[in-house]
This record gives sequence, C-alpha cells and structure tokens, in this order.
Amino acid sequence: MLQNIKVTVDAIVFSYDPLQGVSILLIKRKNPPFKESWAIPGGFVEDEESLERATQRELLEETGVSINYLEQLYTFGNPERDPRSRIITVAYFGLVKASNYESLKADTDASEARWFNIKALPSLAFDHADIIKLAIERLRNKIRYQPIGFHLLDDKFPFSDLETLYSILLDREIDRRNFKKKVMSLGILDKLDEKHKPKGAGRPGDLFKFNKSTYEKLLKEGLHFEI
Amino acid sequence: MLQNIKVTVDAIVFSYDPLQGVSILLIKRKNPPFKESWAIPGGFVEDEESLERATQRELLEETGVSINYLEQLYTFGNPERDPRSRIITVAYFGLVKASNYESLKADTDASEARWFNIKALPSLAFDHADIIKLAIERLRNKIRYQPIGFHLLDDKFPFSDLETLYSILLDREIDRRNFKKKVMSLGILDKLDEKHKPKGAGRPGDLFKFNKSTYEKLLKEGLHFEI
DNA sequence: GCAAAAGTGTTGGGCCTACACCCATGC
DNA sequence: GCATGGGTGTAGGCCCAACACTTTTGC
Repeated sequence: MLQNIKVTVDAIVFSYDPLQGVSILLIKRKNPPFKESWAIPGGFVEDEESLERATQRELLEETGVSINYLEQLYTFGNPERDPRSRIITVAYFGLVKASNYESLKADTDASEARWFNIKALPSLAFDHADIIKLAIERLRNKIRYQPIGFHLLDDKFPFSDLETLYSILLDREIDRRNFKKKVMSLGILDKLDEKHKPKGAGRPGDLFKFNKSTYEKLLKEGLHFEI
Repeated sequence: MLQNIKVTVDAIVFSYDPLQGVSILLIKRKNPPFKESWAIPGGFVEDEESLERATQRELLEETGVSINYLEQLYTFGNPERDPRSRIITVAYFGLVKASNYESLKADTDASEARWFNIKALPSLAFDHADIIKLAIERLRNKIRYQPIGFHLLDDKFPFSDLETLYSILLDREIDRRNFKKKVMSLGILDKLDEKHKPKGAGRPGDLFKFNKSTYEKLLKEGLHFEI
C-alpha cells in the first residue's frame, strides 16, 4: 500500500479566569508556512505513541502546560488544509485548571506561547480558525449537559466563579438562586468550611470542592444537567 | 519528517426495518489478518480524496450501499490496533433509508456483505467491536436530542414505524400518545393524504413525511428533543 | 455609611406523565 | 365477529423560571 499522508495531533486548550474570561492557548509558528502566525499547538505523531500521548507530549514541549482534561474533538482531513502535503490532524479538546494558567511563562519564552481570550483571537494558520470554532462550540454544548466546567476551576473555588463561567459560555445572565439550586441538587459539590476572600469589597463567599466520586457515579447513570 | 503511519476510514452503517429492528452492515474479510472474520467496511484513504469521500467510495466498492447521512464518529489510533503496522482509522457513522436496505444484494456477492442485527453481532476483526459499541452509543444518544431517526426511514412512513424505532433504540416501551404529541409539536412531520396499508389485519395508518426545511431551521436555533 | 459581592425561599404556570376507549381493516 | 393495529384527550403533579431583600466585608 502506497500512501503519502502524514498524521498530526493538535490541542485546543481552554483555561478560565473569573476576571479574564475563557482563553485558548496558542503558539507563534517559527517556520514556514505561516511563519510568525499564531497556531494551535500540536505536531507529528510518533510511530509508537498513542494519539493522546502525542497530544500531551507536543503540548508540553511547545508550551509547558500539562492538562487536566482531554478528549478527542474531531479529525480534520481535507486534502487542501496544509499547502505542503497531505496532512490530517486529530484535534483534541483540553481543559486546564486556573492554577495552571500561568505555568507557560516559567517553561517557555513568553513570546512563543500565549493565552488568547476567545473573544479576541488573532488570525490563525492553516484551518485552525475552523478547528477553534468547533472546539468553542463543543465547550458551549458540553457544559450544558456534562459539568466539565469543574476541570477549568481550581480545587477550591467560590460559587460565583462557577456562575461567571457559565454566564460567559452561555453568553447570558444566570439567576444565581436557580443556578445554585440546580447544581447543588446534583450533589457533586461539597461546601468547605473555609471562606473565599474577594479581591476588593464584598462579602466573603463559601468555598466549594468538586466531588469527583459522586460525579462519576452520576455519569454512569446518564447525567442530566440542563442549564 | 519520517513517519510510518497509515490512514484508513471505516463506515459503521445502520439501517432499520420495523420488523427486523436495527442492523449494521458488515463485510467478510478476504485477506489476512482476520481472514474470514466479519469486519466494518472501510479501507485506505487515497492521497487526494477527502475522508468523507473515501468512506463513501469504500462503502460503495465493498457493499454497493450508498448512504443518506454520514458524520464522523471517532478516530481510533492505538498503536496496537492493527497487528501489521501502525494504522489509524477515522470511523464514520452512517444511516441508510429502509428502501436501501436490500441494495447490497444486487451489487455484491451476498456472502461478502451482510446486515447484522445489533442484538446479534458476530465476533469481529481488529478493534471493530469497540468501534461498533461506540457507534451504537452515539446512535442511542443522538436520537434523544436530534431526530436523525428520520434518515433511517423511508420518505413516507407510518407513525408507528418511528415509534417502534425509538422503542428499540431506547429499549423500553413508549407511550404512543405522548410520543406523538411531542414529535408533532416540533412541526417537522407533515401528514400526507395517503394511508399506509398494514401487512396483515389492522386499521390503515396515516403516512407522514419528514419536513426537512423546518428541521434545518430548528437545528440552527438549537433543537431540544428530550424523549 | 455606602458600594460591592454573596447568601437565601416562595409561588405560579407550563410541561410532562399517566392512563383507556373507539375505529378501521383483514380474515 | 374477532383479532390486529391505529387514532385520539384530559387531569394531576412536578419541576422550572421568575423574582428581592438581607448580610458581610472594604474603603
């Protein structure tokens, strides 16, 4: 069998900060084509490694970020998507906790990897704009029936962070009381004894922790979570 | 870049018949490995063709079946999934109308391509059992929020066909009145003036037609269809 | 004391579920 | 006429959406 097709993986990685909003991790390309353009981190799969492993390796090499949640997004295989040759790419969808948000600065030259707010993306190499569009759609849909939003938050978080995340992604206001009732009724949040200190004025809020075991039990039973 | 990975596509194709239930199209392998085993139709992607086109080409070559609905399912890339070499496969999920159900007999030797009821699948080559498992899951989930079931039915169909399809896939009884109310309220079914003649005894039922334009309008607005 | 953020309950309406009888045809 | 399959409406309950005031802190 003669076949001249190469395989890459790409990682669309989201992070969230209640003040900054939702961001995506991009790198600046050092080589042609699209030299100096921003692009999704990724690269060629090695012959003996799994696709997930390749994704995590490339991400770490290029940005220094390691990931909390990873799932396959879609495979892009249009023959014209790369001007050099036929390259199909398996795109992965990743989430990192807020506490990992700054980690790239320590590992790499800041001019080469940067977080971009999803509302202010630069122009992108290849078909990467399409890939990101699909990833954002996936994120928006996914939080409506699977509370993966927790993977974007720190281990301990005030309830308002979760609420803000949802209002950003759903792009509308959320009724605090109804939202809290709904989320708490799932039983996947444990209230801690600590309080969160707000940055400026304001009443300190309770801190919560994500209850992983209840969540996984619910997932198996077919979780229903309509916001 | 040296990379020794090949790319195939596979098509998991479903069909439905109110009497037979839901079936998947499989082929018998003529070559090793897994010679004489049943497998999902598929094959190597050509250098210049898109993944979708490759899927439809392989499906037509191997089974003679052409398809009504096709979407990407998942890419399987485990390094050990093929004993010969590293082969990743992009699996597609397809639906054919009931009227195409028998078409394979005309085009190919019946001993090489056959429909198997999803409740009585043979043992399968490679990781194809996993792939089919995922495809069935996708089908079950998908009919709950997108009425893709219509792609499995003929252009004109009695309401009971739709009802039976849902009760098979959801594996439970469905209240005829409630189900009809819910589906009709979407406005995606047009009642025709013709009647359906049942096989044996029984009152003839109304025939319905799927209203594509209303459906597509609904899809854009974010269809909600919880059964 | 005032601005900012967080905590907390109730009510009305709509939707979903449960449920049973009659009608048209074939044999 | 009987067996088979198809058509149709209502009532009760539950869940969801709408809605506002009080509390704690920083300045």
